Amino acid sequence: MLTFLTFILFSQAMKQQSNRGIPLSSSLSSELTATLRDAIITGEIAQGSKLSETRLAQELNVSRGPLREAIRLLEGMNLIHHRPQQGARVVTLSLDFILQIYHTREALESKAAALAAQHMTSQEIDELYRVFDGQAKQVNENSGSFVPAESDYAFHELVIRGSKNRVIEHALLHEIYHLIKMFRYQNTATHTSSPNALIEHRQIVYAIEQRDPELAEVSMRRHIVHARERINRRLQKEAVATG
Amino acid sequence: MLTFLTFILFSQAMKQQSNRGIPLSSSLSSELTATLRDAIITGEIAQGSKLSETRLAQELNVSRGPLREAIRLLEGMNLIHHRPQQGARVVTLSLDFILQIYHTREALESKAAALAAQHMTSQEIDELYRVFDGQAKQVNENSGSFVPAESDYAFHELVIRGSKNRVIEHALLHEIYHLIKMFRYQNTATHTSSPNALIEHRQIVYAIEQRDPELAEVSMRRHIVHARERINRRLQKEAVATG
DNA sequence: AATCAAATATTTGTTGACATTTTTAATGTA
DNA sequence: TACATTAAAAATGTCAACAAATATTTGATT
Repeated sequence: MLTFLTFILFSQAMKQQSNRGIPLSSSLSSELTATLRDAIITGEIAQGSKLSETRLAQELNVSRGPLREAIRLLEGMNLIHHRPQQGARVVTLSLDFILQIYHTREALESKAAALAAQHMTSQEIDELYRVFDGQAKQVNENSGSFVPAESDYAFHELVIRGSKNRVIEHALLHEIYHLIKMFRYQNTATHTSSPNALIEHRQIVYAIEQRDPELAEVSMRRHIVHARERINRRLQKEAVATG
Repeated sequence: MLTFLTFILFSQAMKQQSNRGIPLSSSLSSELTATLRDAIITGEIAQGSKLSETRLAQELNVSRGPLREAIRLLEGMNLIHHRPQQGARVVTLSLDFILQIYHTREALESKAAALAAQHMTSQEIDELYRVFDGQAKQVNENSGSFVPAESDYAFHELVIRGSKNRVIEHALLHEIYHLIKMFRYQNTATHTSSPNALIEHRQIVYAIEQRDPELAEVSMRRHIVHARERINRRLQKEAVATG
């Protein structure tokens, strides 16, 4: 609850700022959406817990109108489920659900990589190289050889945006990645990347740089399939250890 | 505007019914979502037009609260775009956008077919066969050899649901297919299916029945790629004829 | 003590009013 | 006539109160 307060305070600070004459860049409901989204991703609002409108509105110092709109938007992001007359609940990330998410990601992002190989500008490819080089450097410095989460997201986001397909972009960044971040954030077992991630990233960059859609597609597919298999192994082991 | 009234009246009728003691199966905002969704798909609310909250609320005899919630939900369905302080507009289906939609569909639905080959029950496969047989019969009776739109959607929906992957299901049925229906409904050039659609459907059914994920995937991919190429040809021809 | 019914409390759904911003119209000037 | 400024109108954003449904508690009865 302590950390949740930081979100509240942050949200309030934003509100203050926008009231001080600076033009309102986003509405209250989109601020609420971002606040709740992050609170859900970090687990401050627990999986499966109910989002009480009255309580939340009180805690966040807003009326229920914008809050309800934010809940509808979060519904579209797959972060919450909502049933008429029964309220909204945060989704529960079962192993089965996570595997479904990774299957979807595999389909969409391998296609995104193929399109990126066709449509990325050379400047964008340079940028992708920079991010990759940063990852290589970080891996060499730390003996751990893990790609940091933030840098990993930046890499994948560049490829996704490089597809220049805003439908795929929307589906991945707006509906899949929030769930993936939520999962990785809340599961210590998946905090770090696979040791092979760097090599796989190199293959993806290479394929895109070569303007080879087929190679980019299979490289990305393999990368995501490996991630899925790794999660499956880890969580089944975890389930055995726990149960 | 006349047909739009039918939607309004229908919506009102539903409201009446739910007020007469029968338990409310869905909230007003979800009714509004369905009403507006259909009005957008049929083009009664034109592409690119603005959804004025005050005007719509008046016409539909509801307050703006639920209407705004419906708009947020439609936003998640890719049917409208919304900008703070500027209101909501219906999306515009440019050729480029349609091609992006079909690329996304290709990625998702080919994967769905692969999963369907693994996860559909034999009862569900029987059902798929029945729908396919119906299509074959209709094609034989009419010399036109076109698969009717409704039957076509039923076929694809069975495969999608057969994947048992609710993330893919949600992405396709909740965000892609509304746009495809909207496009096909509003473009006379794409009202009818390809003459090859029946043969391609047969290959898909066969692959699923054989429990062959790879074959199901490539069959579905080819089916959708053909559809995309056909649209591209037709609309580019149309653009030349119009311009 | 357990179970059912009724009453209470809480929660979600909906509405209408108010505040602020954007758009439109009008007016005046170059 | 064209353009800029300003005033009016309309639209979006937000809030607080009301209505209806769900959940909870209380109390009576077996």
